[in-house]
Amino acid sequence: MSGHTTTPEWQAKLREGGYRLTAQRQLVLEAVANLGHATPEDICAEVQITAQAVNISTIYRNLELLEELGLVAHAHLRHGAPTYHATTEEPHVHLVCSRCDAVQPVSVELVDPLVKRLGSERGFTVDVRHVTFSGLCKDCS
Amino acid sequence: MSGHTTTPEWQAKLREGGYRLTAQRQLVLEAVANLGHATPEDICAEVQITAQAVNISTIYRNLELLEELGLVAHAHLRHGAPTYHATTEEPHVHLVCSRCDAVQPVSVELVDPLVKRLGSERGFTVDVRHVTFSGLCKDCS
DNA sequence: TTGAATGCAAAATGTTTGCACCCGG
DNA sequence: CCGGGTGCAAACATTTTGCATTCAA
Repeated sequence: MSGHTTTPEWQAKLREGGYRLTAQRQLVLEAVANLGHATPEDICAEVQITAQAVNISTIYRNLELLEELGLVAHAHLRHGAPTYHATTEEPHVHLVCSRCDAVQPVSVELVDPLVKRLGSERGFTVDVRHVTFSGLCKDCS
Repeated sequence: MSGHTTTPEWQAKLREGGYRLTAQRQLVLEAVANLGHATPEDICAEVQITAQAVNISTIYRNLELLEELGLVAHAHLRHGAPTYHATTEEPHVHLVCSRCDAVQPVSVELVDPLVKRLGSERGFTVDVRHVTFSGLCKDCS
């Protein structure tokens, strides 16, 4: 087997930053990718299926680091805990119904005109992944 | 002096809902109006200048009620506590710089096209007052 | 008078920190 | 081996709740 194995991007990014590769970091990243919109607590529970000893403080520390490295991103979908997702996902913004709590992703194209206007008229660069619109969904209006 | 005194709207709304007029409710409403983007704790401190005995749990309970009645609204400007403002203020959305924490209000007109599109294409009614865009401001880009 | 509203204390929820030990490089 | 990373416990920040008391209607 012509042994050409590509190093996963997350490993490269950690190394670049001078950070160590640990089992915990890999597990957090996998949990985020598998779960979709997950809170730190959700992620902790998922990780602990494989490694019960992992502490929630490690989850928080690593989510912060992985976000700094651009490997995960968070948004505030509901009151309380934020939710994390992998940046390998297609970038999208969220519509959250304040009555039924349904979450609906929307392609960034829909907000592109606005983002461009805020850029040109205000010099403001919107972090698109972080955007959440709350309101009433079709069924609840 | 033709004794025609208009009842303030907040009193009418409370009565309509079958709620009582209390000094605490009036003080919370005044604090929200005076302070602008204020956290529950900010509001509590302001109220306690006048009435030291008022408890923060009363602040929370009344903010929830006043929001239900449409007299105040909240948005999440930074991590942690939400900020409240009076609905008598001109509706606006917020741009928050994630580097320098500067907050910049933007007229709703700027987001109107998007709000309309989300309405027609997705049947989603955006709560405009709640919208916050985080990103980098002019100076921090 | 009477039950909605409040004050207080305690619990619940979400996040951060100090420190001793561990392990990746 | 050495210092970054982790587990653990405790502190911290924010919000909610149970219950006895108070007060608007």
